[in-house]
Amino acid sequence: MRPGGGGGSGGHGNHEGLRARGAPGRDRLRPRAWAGAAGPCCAACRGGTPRGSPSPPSPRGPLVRLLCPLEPGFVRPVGLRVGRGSGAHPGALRSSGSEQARLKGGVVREDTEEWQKEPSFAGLERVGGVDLSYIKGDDSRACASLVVLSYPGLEVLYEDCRMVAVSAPYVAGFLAFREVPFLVEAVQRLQQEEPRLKPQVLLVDGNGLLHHRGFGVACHLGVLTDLPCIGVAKNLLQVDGLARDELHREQIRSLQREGDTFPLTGTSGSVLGMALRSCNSSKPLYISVGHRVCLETAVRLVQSCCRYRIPEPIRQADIRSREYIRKQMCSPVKVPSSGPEREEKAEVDD
DNA sequence: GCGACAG
DNA sequence: ATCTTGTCGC
Ligand SMILES: [Mg+2]
Repeated sequence: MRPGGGGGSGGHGNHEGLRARGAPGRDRLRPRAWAGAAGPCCAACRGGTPRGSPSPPSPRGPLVRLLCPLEPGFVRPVGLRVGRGSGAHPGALRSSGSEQARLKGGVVREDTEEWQKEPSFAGLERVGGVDLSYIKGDDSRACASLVVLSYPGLEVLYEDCRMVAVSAPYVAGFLAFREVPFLVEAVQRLQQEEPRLKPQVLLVDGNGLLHHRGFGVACHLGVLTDLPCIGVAKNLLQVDGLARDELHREQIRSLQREGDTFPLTGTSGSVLGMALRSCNSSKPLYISVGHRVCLETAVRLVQSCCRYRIPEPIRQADIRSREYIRKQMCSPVKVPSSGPEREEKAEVDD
């Protein structure tokens, strides 16, 4: 049992209501579950107090650690389901948002590589793609995948699929806290095992600057690895006035030919990303800067990586991670045996 | 009750 | 993200 509602559609509602805004009439969007609670529920909810700090010990210390899915080391209690719009605490999200704001300073929005200036990307030989696939009834396990494709041939040169223990729930605006740790690990493994195959740019399944705080998973991964990164989203994240409204649908209809684009301009007037008609799909991609690639280069590169709607590096990472899970579920359960076996069951009877 | 909902 | 077969269309 969890404070703030029994899972499902209750929970904390729209977590992006946490953003600091003075707009009148927005206050009712603020999550209420903990707003009037007697006190903070955990370190994160105290506003990011470092763990182990000499703050007065909470009588609920050990327990509340279990209740903060965005806390490092969080382990979801068995059977606790986290669905849309639930699963994280305002305080945990607040500190995660602070971390995004802090790391955002490291983002480079311009081209930094020579090949990026070339008309046909001469000098570009390897493009990476990353993705995670999940198991339906399992909130803790996922398969993280990193692939590297040749360019311009788009043949798979490298594949790394690995089962991982997911610890953070999915909350829109905080995707990186769920996925990025495993993507960084995959990049580090590649660096270690096959340094020659390290990609010159990484296509990331999700947004970059097109984000509530201008720091989506593509920026996050880019800053943590210092690899050039591009955000590629399949759906529009409605931020800064952008909406999936009739105007937007009309703009989509205006994309007549493959390669056509229109800018995604926020209320501030800045271009946060670009909608791109890839191949012959009527459903566009949403491209944004991750790190060390300008938006124009990002769009051009994604377009040149598309055999189908989804650019091939991401598509291969997606296909292969899902296939990895499928195969694993069909294969017999293996338990690494170590030393003499002991009774595992019926211990409670002793 | 309504809005938002990257993956 | 995932649950899911066939079906209609190019
Ligand atoms: Mg994905």
